[in-house]
Amino acid sequence: MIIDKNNLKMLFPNLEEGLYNEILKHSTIKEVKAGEALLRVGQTIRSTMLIIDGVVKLYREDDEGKEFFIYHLDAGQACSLSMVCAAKHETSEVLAKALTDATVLAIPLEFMDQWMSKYKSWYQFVITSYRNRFEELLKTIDAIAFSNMDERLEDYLKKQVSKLGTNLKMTHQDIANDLNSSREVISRLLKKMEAKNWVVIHRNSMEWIKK
Amino acid sequence: MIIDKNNLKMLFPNLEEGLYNEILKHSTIKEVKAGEALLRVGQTIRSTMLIIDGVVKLYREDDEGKEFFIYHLDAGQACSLSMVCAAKHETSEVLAKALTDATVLAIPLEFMDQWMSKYKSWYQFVITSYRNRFEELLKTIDAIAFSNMDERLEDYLKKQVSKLGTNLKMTHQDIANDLNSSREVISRLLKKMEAKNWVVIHRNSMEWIKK
DNA sequence: TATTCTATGTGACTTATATCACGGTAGCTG
DNA sequence: CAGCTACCGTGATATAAGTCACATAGAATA
Repeated sequence: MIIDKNNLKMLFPNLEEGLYNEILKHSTIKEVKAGEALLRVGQTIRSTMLIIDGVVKLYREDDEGKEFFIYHLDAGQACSLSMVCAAKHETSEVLAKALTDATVLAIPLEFMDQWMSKYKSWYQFVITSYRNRFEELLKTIDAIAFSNMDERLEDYLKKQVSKLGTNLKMTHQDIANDLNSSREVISRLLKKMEAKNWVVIHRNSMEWIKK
Repeated sequence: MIIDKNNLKMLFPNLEEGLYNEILKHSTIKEVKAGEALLRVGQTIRSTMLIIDGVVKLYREDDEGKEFFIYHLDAGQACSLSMVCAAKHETSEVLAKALTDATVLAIPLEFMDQWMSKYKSWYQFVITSYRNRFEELLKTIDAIAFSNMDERLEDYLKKQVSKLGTNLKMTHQDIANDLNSSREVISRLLKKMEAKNWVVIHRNSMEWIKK
């Protein structure tokens, strides 16, 4: 995939002219296949990542390696966690996996500092980015603190639909993993949703009907 | 409470000289009694808040007004959420309550922008602050996603102890509210902890013994 | 086509937590 | 000190979710 200034402007509007040039000049392009990891827990962060194309899923891991889904990142967004580590070269607290094939711009961390004082628009972008991720995290907390599994499943499916369309190619086990639940529970809840005509279940996939 | 440059330096080390002066010049001091709210959900944020003295608790609220504890803020920390709203005058997503009597510096939001480009140390402070709050949120998610109530209670009590000392003046109902559980559950779990000599239970208070 | 693998469906059971009901008691207030 | 209120303890029961066991059915492959 080739990225030019126009692409960038579409995806990240409102940045300064000079900044677009710098981004193009100093970043490298990374292509990731669906399902591959972009960033693992414990990995040292060396660059800030901007999503150019595709959808990325962020996960939190427990001691035994169970993966708990926290939120999606779309094209035009940044991995906030990769932004704070400037100068410190800290390690990742989360796992990022490509949901679809994805293209990512990697910007070496040293530019974070520079640009932050040089380009007001960059500072705005970073701060806004943070704010949005923070809100996502709060919503995630709401879901697990205040909602039952049926509501969480509905939310989850709606989010997936908004990223991938109404035809969801995933198994019940996949869903159970993301929600830190078990296959049987998800199967049963899906059956109930099917009875209410929210969804049609196939093998390895399902279609979301409810609007 | 009177705040001078030395206080500030102790609490917020590594800022530039000029910045301490500006903070003193432009901020106003707010004193809050234990239990009072500093910031409510939906309230418009007009200033960034730095905690000078005391401990503040942050909560997330659900539709029915149930309050779910997310993390503590100590002296020397900032309310990150109040930092991102520069220019936008957005509203609060959380409830902040004083746990102890507390003193807070309120800095009008317009300085956020200015200082960010003018003082590198301010930018560092804000970003670090964000990073830390982000991590706290992730830990909160871990707790509710991966732990049972007994572990969560233990964590919670340990945190309270680290803020207030081993003599905890709170009722079982208070704890249940913070953890979005119920009094009976907390009472029973505390009994078990008492049997293990982790804690001594009194009326309206308890002492944490386990180190 | 026969075989194997993986995904799904479902009943039975277990476990953690919440809720209900009630009784006891400490500490305050008149 | 009498009485009240808020706090605490505890059994019984309800509910949501997780686990186990096993059946069945597409899909994939030999």
